[in-house]
Amino acid sequence: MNEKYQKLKRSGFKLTPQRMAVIDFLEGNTSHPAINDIYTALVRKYPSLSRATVYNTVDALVKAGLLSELAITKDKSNYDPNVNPHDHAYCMQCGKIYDMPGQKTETKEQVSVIGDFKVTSVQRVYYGCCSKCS
Amino acid sequence: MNEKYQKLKRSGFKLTPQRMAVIDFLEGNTSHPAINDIYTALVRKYPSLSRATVYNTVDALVKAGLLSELAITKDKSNYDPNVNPHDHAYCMQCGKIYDMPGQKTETKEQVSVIGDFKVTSVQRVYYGCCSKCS
DNA sequence: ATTACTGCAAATACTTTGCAATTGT
DNA sequence: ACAATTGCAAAGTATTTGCAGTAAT
Repeated sequence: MNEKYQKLKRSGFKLTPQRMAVIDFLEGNTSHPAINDIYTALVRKYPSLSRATVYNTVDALVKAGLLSELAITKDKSNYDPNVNPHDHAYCMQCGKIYDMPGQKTETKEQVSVIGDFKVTSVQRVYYGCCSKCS
Repeated sequence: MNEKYQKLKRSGFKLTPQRMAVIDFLEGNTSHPAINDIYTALVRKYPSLSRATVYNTVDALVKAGLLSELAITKDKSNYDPNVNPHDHAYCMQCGKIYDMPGQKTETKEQVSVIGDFKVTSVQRVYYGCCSKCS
């Protein structure tokens, strides 16, 4: 069985068809979809799917460490199934979010404590304009 | 006259009492207020102030380079009158946003182009728990 | 059998918009 | 005088919540 399914179960969540569908949709997906993107992509195949379930599922996946939540724009959250530390670039023209190689000095372990602040994750975003839009 | 007032005018915006009040409120403010924080702080003194005006003003200040917008949480934007490059730490317990000294290697100029992406600003956020909450 | 999850609808929160009256230049 | 801004109310969008029915363990 899919190892991500397993991990979700091991984290204490039930494995439902909706959750499997979301996991499958996100697998290898580098488009950094928002809730609505996930919903519209899956509702054709699962017509009864509701947005609330997508919110619930995404929440579970984040808690299980299978997904990271990105706060990049003011209007909505985006999600990244690649939970390895890396940076993002946001094109203010077209709205696309690109993956960027993180700097070697930026691994979680190395910044786990700054002063008296305990760091659990780091997010770096470059705001600007991508090559297609320049 | 206040140099920030001047800069706002030079950027082509009109100098209204509401805008001056917002500029004054933000001066030296390190609490990273959201729109509603600004609104509730000023509406006592200016009872006719509306939230739409605060949105409008904040927009003008960002465009004039007097304020930077922070996308840190999913629910709202926060604003920082310190436009010099620096990082932020967000306490997931109490919700406070702390200023962190930026790394020397992170100035705008040095990252102005990455690959074929033209960078106009960078934002780095540490998510975790502050000392008061630990 | 128990407990968590789904889907729906309503509610909440943030932000944007349209417009008439007002104000800065 | 002109053009931008204000304040209000309504609309738009993202997200959360309550709950009855359903499904996973």
